[in-house]
Amino acid sequence: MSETQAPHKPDANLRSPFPNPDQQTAKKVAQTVERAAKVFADRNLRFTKLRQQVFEEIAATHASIGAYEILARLGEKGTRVAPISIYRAIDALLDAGVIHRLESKNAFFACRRTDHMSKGKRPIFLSCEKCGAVGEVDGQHIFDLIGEAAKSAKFTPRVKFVEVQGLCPRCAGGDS
Amino acid sequence: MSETQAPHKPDANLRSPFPNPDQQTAKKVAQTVERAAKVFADRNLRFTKLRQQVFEEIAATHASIGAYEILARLGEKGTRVAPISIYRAIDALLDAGVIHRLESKNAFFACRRTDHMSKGKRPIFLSCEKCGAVGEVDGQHIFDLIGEAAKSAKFTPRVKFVEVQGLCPRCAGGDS
DNA sequence: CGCGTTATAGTTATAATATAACGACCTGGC
DNA sequence: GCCAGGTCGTTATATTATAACTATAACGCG
Ligand SMILES: [Zn+2]
Ligand SMILES: [Zn+2]
Ligand SMILES: [Zn+2]
Ligand SMILES: [Zn+2]
Repeated sequence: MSETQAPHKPDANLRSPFPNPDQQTAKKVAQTVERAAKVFADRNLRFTKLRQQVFEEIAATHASIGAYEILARLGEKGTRVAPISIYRAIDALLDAGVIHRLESKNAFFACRRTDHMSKGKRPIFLSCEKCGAVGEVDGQHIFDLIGEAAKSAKFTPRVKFVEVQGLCPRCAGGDS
Repeated sequence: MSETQAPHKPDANLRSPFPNPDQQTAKKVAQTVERAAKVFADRNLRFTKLRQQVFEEIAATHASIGAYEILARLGEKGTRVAPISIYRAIDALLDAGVIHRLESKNAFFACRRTDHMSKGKRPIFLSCEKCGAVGEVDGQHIFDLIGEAAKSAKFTPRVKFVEVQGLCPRCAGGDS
């Protein structure tokens, strides 16, 4: 199933939005954390210990994760914080663009793309109903169309959501 | 059918998705309730008293409304029910397609179109951040595009959400 | 009609998600 | 030092949603 991959290090944005979870090693998470830290640094924001811990929990899975699930996992590791602290960290991570919120599930997931944090390539979210994995694919043309539809209704759009629930390639493949 | 009526009564689907609230009279609500009752009858479902009461509260505003707000308004009118009863009624109304759920606000609003309850003209939702009004405009081509984008990611879509937050014509126009 | 079956609703309790309010602390600049 | 702004702790509460069980209403059928 793999697209013809470059021999060494393919652009993260060109890889499948639903990579094999085997690739989800601790090393991968550490790399993702480093990218997030750089985003915070570039924007003169503080990537505090709590924010990093919360981000690590979110980035440790390809599935979306709820605030209280993050709370529980941090608790198991000895970091006991109040819900409000989790939400404050989540807000900072959302503002920085390193995580996204899945409105239809009240849950969060780590952004694994680099092409829509600065440029204008807005992604749509694909959420698997079976394994919870969330993928992002470019949807700029879709958002453009939505903007036109809104305009035709004399509506001034500010925030647009496109979320799809269904089955990811592995879960749809029958080989579970 | 029966669209061949008085020349001063345009098809509901052709009117603006954001009508003037002056039009939102009790009579209008009653008409909407009758349409909903017909949908239930046509599908051999029961439009029970509770479901009708809940629907009336939802239909009484062009804004989206939360389950507990419905609960409170019914309570003021002497109908005291438990939250679960509201949610059960909402589920039935959603299944029948006479209301929609706004995922990004955890709220509900009455469907005022007739062209996507039976046919394949799926709407996108436009939610005003100032007055709460929600409008629907056809977005079939948008959903088609979303389907293609999902397919290109080898994702099997089942449910698609498209929601836009912004300003409705009246709130954006400054003339309130 | 009486009966079984199913859908609906009542009742109680609780789960899950999210925010308000206030004070402590830390950090950088003056 | 002292202020200003941002972060976090602490406590309490608001908001949204469902579980589990009981009771009743509706309907088809013999
Ligand atoms: Zn992203
Ligand atoms: Zn899956
Ligand atoms: Zn509708
Ligand atoms: Zn408005």
